[in-house]
Amino acid sequence: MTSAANAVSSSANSQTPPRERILAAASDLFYRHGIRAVGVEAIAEAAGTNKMTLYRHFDSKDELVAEYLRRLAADAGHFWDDLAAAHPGDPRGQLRGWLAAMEAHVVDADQRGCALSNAAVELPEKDHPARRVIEQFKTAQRDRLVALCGATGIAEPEMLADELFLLLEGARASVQSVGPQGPASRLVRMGEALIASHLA
Amino acid sequence: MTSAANAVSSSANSQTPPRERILAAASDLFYRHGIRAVGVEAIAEAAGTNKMTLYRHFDSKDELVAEYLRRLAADAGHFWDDLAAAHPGDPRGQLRGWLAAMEAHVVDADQRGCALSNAAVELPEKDHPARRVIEQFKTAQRDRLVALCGATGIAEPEMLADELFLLLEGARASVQSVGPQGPASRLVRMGEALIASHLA
DNA sequence: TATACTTGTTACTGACCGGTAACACCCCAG
DNA sequence: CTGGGGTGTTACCGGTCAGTAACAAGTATA
Repeated sequence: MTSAANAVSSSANSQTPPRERILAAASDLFYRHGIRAVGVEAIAEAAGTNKMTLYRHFDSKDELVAEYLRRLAADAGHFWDDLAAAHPGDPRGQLRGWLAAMEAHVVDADQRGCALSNAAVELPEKDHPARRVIEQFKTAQRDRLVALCGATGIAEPEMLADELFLLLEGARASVQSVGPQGPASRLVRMGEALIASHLA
Repeated sequence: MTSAANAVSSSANSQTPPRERILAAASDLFYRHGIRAVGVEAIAEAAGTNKMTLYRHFDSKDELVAEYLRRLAADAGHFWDDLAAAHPGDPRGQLRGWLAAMEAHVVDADQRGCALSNAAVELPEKDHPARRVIEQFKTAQRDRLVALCGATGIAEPEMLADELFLLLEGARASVQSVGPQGPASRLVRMGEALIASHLA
């Protein structure tokens, strides 16, 4: 079995349009190996297509990277919607649900931290199209946390939100050096303690 | 003025032995632009020497990267020594001094997070010589924090240490996306609140 | 002065990178 | 049947990458 055939069978050459297959392949490869470590040729092959088709759908590799991150940001947005729907009118329930979901996600075996944060490390150039996406995403995440903490009625919502924000950012970073059994696995306990101390 | 001449004047072609100049140039370039974004030729030029001399001192680029990180780890070790010397027999003073120093360092304008963590993002290959350095360093940092928290006599030293550890990791990561004015700038306040809640 | 070690210089290898040109093909709409 | 849009294929471009060979030149020690 050739590697191309392997890619086709695993990554679906089915009825999915090429653009989606390319984005799916890029997401997987970028996240696992890093953005700079993955060439467009490898992405096209994993998507069961070729470089020409890739460049018919994306102006450049940098634009493909930006779109890859935009999709992840959109997914995160949907997660917040689901969270609100799961705990309607219950901000504390939403906050605790968020914490639990974050710990479960971060500790997952094949997680390598936050793709957006990792991209920020790999792409320090100020004018890279990915940077806007990263900065807007992280700012939006913090804003949502602030709003949620505010809705719980505690005294210093921004303080708690920033503590939780940094805790999560740290957990995601730390799994790449001390592993998922480290401090990241205590995210819920830490967050609950933090919330409790702000309620008191 | 050629770029080589510029490199010589800025990065010192003086009496410093080539190996040290290469490491200094590599540290600067790796940190600012990322490891994969910097070629050995550029490092040699910035060090005021050439590729051959670089390869006479380092077996490969990967080994140069590992040594770059080893130096930073050693620097951090010295910082802990200095901290103990500045607050002899005063673990709480050491802890608060550590916090203040970390915030000042993280918020610095030309900081781009922790070089070791960034390297972990850029080099996910399990057998890369840098990975051992990264994992040992981060584990050692956490151990030191646990020991320090333990010396303060609080009830749950590991819990506090892990909270502070994640807070710092998060602060370092966050400056690359939301900037140094973001949550990272409240590191001391957050840490002090955390310590206070553990003392109570 | 002779020897040994370190450094500089130039040129090179083979591989890979992002990106493009040209052309054949297929399939669906008219 | 015809035409056009999306796709596949191959080959190519210029550039950069990590790493090496061969040789000249410097410097310190004996």
